[in-house]
Amino acid sequence: MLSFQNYFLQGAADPTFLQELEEAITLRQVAKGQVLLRKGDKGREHYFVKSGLLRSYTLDAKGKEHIFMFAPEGWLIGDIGSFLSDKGADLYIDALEESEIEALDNRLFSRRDAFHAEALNKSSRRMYMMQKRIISLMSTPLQERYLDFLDMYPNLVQRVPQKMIASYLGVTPEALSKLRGDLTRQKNA
Amino acid sequence: MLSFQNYFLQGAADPTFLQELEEAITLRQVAKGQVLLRKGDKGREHYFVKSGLLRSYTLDAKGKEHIFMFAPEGWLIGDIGSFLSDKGADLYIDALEESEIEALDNRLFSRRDAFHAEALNKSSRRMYMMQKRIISLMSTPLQERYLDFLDMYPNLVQRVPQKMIASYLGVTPEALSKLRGDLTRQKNA
DNA sequence: CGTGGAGTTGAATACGATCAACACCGGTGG
DNA sequence: CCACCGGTGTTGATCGTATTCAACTCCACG
Repeated sequence: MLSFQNYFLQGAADPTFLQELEEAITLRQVAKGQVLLRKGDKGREHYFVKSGLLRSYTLDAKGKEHIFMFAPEGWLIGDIGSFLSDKGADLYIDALEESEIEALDNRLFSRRDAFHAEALNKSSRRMYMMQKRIISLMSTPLQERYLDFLDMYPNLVQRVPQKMIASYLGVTPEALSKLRGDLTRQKNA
Repeated sequence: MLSFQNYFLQGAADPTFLQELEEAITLRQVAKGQVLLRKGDKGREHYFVKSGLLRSYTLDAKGKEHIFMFAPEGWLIGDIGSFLSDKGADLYIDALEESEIEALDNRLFSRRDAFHAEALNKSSRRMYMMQKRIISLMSTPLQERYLDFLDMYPNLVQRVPQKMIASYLGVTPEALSKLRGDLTRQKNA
């Protein structure tokens, strides 16, 4: 049984459906640091993380990383541009830890009606998260963004270098370090 | 013929399909300033703009507006939270100009398989735009964001008060005003 | 006419970026 | 086992950009 099936299907499904799903999925073991998608690539895959940790990120004009999202166990990650845009992917995707993933061929969705409903459902949820992220970036001061991050990704602080969290929050490592200093100082005052 | 059908359907469709679509849509005339959705509302609708101009926005802790998106003619606007989140809508939606819209009941999508494919398609495109917006907010300096805005929403500069564009870009009206001053000064130098 | 909202400009301020120095490990190789 | 090293995080000084606050102009609209 593929983990993605659990994630994707809400109820029971007929055998041919399951089989088709299974055929669109390939299991993969990725080493720490391994790159799954590069900017400009035209991919057809989404990645479901069974164990480990992936991330997606961009490089700006100055070559600085900006982390788009983290994907720990049970999360789905991919770059929409990689199959929607002529220019290919906007993001890089790589592994922060050794991970076991299920690579999911997107063409599945265009082939089979039965997938559309649930795909749409999941797609809406992702969109909702993005909406919240945009709002947050525009209207929330750094400190709250950091606290929200801690809620949203519990225990990821332990697993991810701090500078990457800074990158996700849209600030420099120094800024986050100073914020954390302030926070502990506030607590002990 | 409803405009939304053109937008939504790629090819021909059978008559019952069209009829069902038509039943899920109600035409509405909205006055300038009219509010269609408030934070916390549990809506079931998306709005397709036939003419005029809508926008969605949040209010932050200090009561400041942050515009999430503009929707001129031919655009679709809605708040995903309004039907996905327990807390209801995250955004307000109102009309910046007198507008003619088609309100689309979301339940349509859950009822009828035939809609899923195209809904998924459109949903992906919206998601893609959001992805780009997030990247842009994190990694692009104000000046470029403004120029990108001009590309993305041609002629909207004429129709929208400048302070709202500032709000969309995530800065104060003063900051945008100064940037524009710099830009014209650059041109004439 | 006037009145208020929109935009511009300037001065002071705040916040994060940048640059640089340093402490703290967690390996690696001698 | 230890010395060394590179990467990570902290801290401080300085700089730059956007914010805030305030004053002023300009219209659009009553």
